[in-house]
Amino acid sequence: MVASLREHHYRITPQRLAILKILAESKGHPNVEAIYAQVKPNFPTTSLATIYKNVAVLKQLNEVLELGFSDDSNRYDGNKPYDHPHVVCTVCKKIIDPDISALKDMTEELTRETGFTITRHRLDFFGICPECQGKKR
Amino acid sequence: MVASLREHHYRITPQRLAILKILAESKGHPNVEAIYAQVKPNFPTTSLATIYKNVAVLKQLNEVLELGFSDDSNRYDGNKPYDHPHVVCTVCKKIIDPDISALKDMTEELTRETGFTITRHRLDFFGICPECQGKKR
DNA sequence: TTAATAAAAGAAAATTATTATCCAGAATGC
DNA sequence: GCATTCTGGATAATAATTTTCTTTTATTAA
Repeated sequence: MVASLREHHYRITPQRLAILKILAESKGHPNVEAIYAQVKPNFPTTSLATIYKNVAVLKQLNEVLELGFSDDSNRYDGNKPYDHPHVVCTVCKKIIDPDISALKDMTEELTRETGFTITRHRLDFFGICPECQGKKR
Repeated sequence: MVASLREHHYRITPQRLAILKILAESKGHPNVEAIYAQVKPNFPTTSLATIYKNVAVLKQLNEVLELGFSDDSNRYDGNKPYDHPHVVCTVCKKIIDPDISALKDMTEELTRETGFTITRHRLDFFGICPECQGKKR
């Protein structure tokens, strides 16, 4: 990520480094608030706008994947910054990355059928994770 | 839709009927603004809030499918009010319904692998439709 | 090492889709 | 037809995100 930033003449600021590190290391698909909460202890003057702006930069460089949800805040993935399926727990909001193939085949089939030039996709499954199933009953 | 409304003791008002009709007949996945624009000529005093409230009712009764986009307004489908894939043109915002199977298999596989109880899914492909490809070049 | 400059941080205001509030008017059941 | 309760309509509120503007700071060249 640092290399990509340098290459595109973005400055390496301490705040930027901190945000980048959180995104690169976290497995939990954090949202902006969660990143903010982790940056705050080390950089108390940081504002939410800074997080938003930096996440936007990384997204534009294809270093993070943005998962937008219309009824909730966006989540970010710095580990696999490319389109891939997700499984979302509607109770605890946990998001995991399942293994699924067969997606490439679908895209090719679609191109043939619809004439669209397909550039991206989004596949989310929603349900209740094992932990939350246990709590309820 | 009318039957479902009656059954759940919702009143059949003229505005509700108009909204319902637009949703049932349209193939274009309209958003609230588009529905509003179509209702307005017949009911000039209608407010956007009315559209929102009625669409929410129909959604809750599973009579329309809501397609939320984090960077745009929600779109609604009254023809196939159940989860199914979509292909979205990122230029003209057109949305079409492609034929895809293999989704059921995926869900079953996921349940086995992750322990999640999968209740819903969302599969969107993004790209450029044939018409918009033509215009650009 | 320092000076110049261009970008980033930070604070606050703005934006936008959607939801909530509140009251007047209308649909339904008796 | 009448009372009750729901709905429509106008407006205010909400919340995530973006924008604006000023100050601070990272970078580059001398």
